[in-house]
Amino acid sequence: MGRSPCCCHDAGVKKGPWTEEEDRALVEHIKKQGGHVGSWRSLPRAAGLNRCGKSCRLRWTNYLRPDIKRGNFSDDEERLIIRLHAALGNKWSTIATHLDGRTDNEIKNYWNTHIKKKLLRMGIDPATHQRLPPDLLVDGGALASPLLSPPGALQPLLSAVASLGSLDTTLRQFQLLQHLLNAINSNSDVTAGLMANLAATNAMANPTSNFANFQEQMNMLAHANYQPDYLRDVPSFAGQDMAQEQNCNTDPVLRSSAEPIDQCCNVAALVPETYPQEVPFAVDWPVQDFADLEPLELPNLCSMESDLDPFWKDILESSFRP
DNA sequence: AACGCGCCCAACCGCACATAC
DNA sequence: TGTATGTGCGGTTGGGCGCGT
Repeated sequence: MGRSPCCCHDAGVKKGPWTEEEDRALVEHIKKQGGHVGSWRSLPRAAGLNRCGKSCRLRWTNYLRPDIKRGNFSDDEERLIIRLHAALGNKWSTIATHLDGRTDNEIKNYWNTHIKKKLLRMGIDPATHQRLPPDLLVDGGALASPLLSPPGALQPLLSAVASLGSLDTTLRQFQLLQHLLNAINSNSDVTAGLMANLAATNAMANPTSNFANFQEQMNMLAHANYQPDYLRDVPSFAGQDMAQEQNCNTDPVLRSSAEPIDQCCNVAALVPETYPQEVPFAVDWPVQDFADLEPLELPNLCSMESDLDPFWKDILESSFRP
């Protein structure tokens, strides 16, 4: 089934930004048809427009349609987009069906220009919604923005901390962490992404935290690629739920239903505010008494998040809740 | 005031799928 | 059943704009 030639390639067909006159002609024509377009290919001639039908359709669906909501995205919309994206991936048109008045193009643009950057700054890979591993944060790879790249001096320390699970003495683990945190203190350009990966250690400074809690925090560091809390019960398109997603896409019954995605991935359930906090931890730590150790002076990492708005602060904080 | 730079978003491109014949 | 046509969709582009120097 080959691709059909498009009228957009015809010589003389106008491209580029739409003028007010063109907008008016398109809207008037569709109004005359009672809101029914019929054939987009034949529309330009009927409406007196020197435009490709495809261009008219795009202009109408993304800009001129009367039910389009303009303006900034709300926190709720942002939150919903993130969760839907975690479940569906780049299915912008499907995501758009769950946000009243928002177009797929608008959501896609908003994702690429705002949300993606915020997630990266938080140390979360926007493509997979998994925490970025330290080596990706460090080596300046494709996923690591300049903001996420700590100074070179930190690289061996980050690697060492990432492998804490294999070390055999708790004291060495503490020492490594202390070196790392000291290094962070001496480098003002260490960024939010790094902060995100290290914020778990902040819990150790809390006098009320017990050893089990510390053990969990250390495991978080050793398994930096764990899933953020805000996605804990979101079926992931990138992980083990891929099979479910594929079943959804290939199941003719689900595909033809009015709300196939809701039925398959339970998107409606993505909205609730609270999520299960169960996190499996794989590493067994030796139980020791820490009374003899010098107290650590830990930076108050949370204070560095004070610039975040409440929604993002909530996501960041919940990501490290054991 | 002029210039350069980076960001944002409307619009375009081209592939895939659906449908008609 | 095969082909032509129409539409949907995700990725990409580039012009406009704001901001810093």
